Amino acid sequence: MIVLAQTKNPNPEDFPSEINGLRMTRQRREVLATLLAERDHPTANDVFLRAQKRMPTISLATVYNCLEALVSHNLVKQVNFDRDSSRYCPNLSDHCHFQDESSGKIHDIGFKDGVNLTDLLDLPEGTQINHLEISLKGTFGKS
Amino acid sequence: MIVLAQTKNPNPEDFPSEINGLRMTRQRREVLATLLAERDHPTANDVFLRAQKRMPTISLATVYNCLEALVSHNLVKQVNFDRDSSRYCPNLSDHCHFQDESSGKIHDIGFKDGVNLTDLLDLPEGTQINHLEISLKGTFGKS
DNA sequence: ATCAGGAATTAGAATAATTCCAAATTTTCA
DNA sequence: TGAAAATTTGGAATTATTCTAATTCCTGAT
Ligand SMILES: [Mn+2]
Ligand SMILES: [Mn+2]
Ligand SMILES: [Zn+2]
Ligand SMILES: [Zn+2]
Repeated sequence: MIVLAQTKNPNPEDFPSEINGLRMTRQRREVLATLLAERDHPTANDVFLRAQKRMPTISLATVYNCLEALVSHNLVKQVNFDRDSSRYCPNLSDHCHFQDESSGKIHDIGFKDGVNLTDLLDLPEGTQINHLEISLKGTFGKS
Repeated sequence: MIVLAQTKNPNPEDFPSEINGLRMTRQRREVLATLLAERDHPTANDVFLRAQKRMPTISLATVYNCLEALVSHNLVKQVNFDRDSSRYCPNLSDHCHFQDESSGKIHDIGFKDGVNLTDLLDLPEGTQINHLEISLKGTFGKS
């Protein structure tokens, strides 16, 4: 998990054989490497097309299987905007997503430090948050 | 818009003939009244089944059309949790959604006063937010 | 009231992302 | 080395939503 986010274009073969309790098969490595290589929040089909270049025999069903395995073992985040196809993000730091409506591009947005969301929400005592997703759309500033 | 959120079970016929620039047809009134009557964030199909009781000829396509019209004229909010079917919410105040994983119920969550989300996010200068959705899942506290 | 044009509704077909299935392949490890 | 388990695969199935084209309804002149 640490080793992964480190380098920009990691070689799939360099991944350990198990991460977060998930056996890293050849296909799972390839899918993960694809996500780490270009962090533009691709859809499952985008991942399939990219992974196919290095592994021509991989199937779309397998890409879906791998993504689901990676997400459920917290190696990748699933990103949703309304009812569009899910997108996938290997950035494991706490962040949310902003889609620029003119370019369509999705940006990772971090939180200003010192604040945590639950301070803002009017949640009853004893509420436990297991999952949280914040999606924004609009016009992205410079940078 | 003001008149709507007021009463709990408004009579569809009492809605003005146009709200927020949207002509209120018989079906649109019925769909809106259905949402106002039971604020449990029903799916389009739920709305269809409920509306059918008072208007047996309404079609599912029309329910989808009406919901889309109401949402785009800001009379109703569309609520998404991951890839589940969209749900619909007539609460126009600023809030987000929490799904209790044991009951499946969705709760409206307001913000503590004095805070606005954009203070927390690391957004570049000049960013304009047009749409924002916050969805949480977990175990809801008492009440 | 009548009529024409536009808007909305409707039933059913089409779409498309995702999931399911059952067979083939690969991996594990006793 | 040889099951048994896990994974991959291609194709079929699912299903929420959108599309289409025909019908019905409204509206606002005349
Ligand atoms: Mn939304
Ligand atoms: Mn999510
Ligand atoms: Zn991200
Ligand atoms: Zn709500």
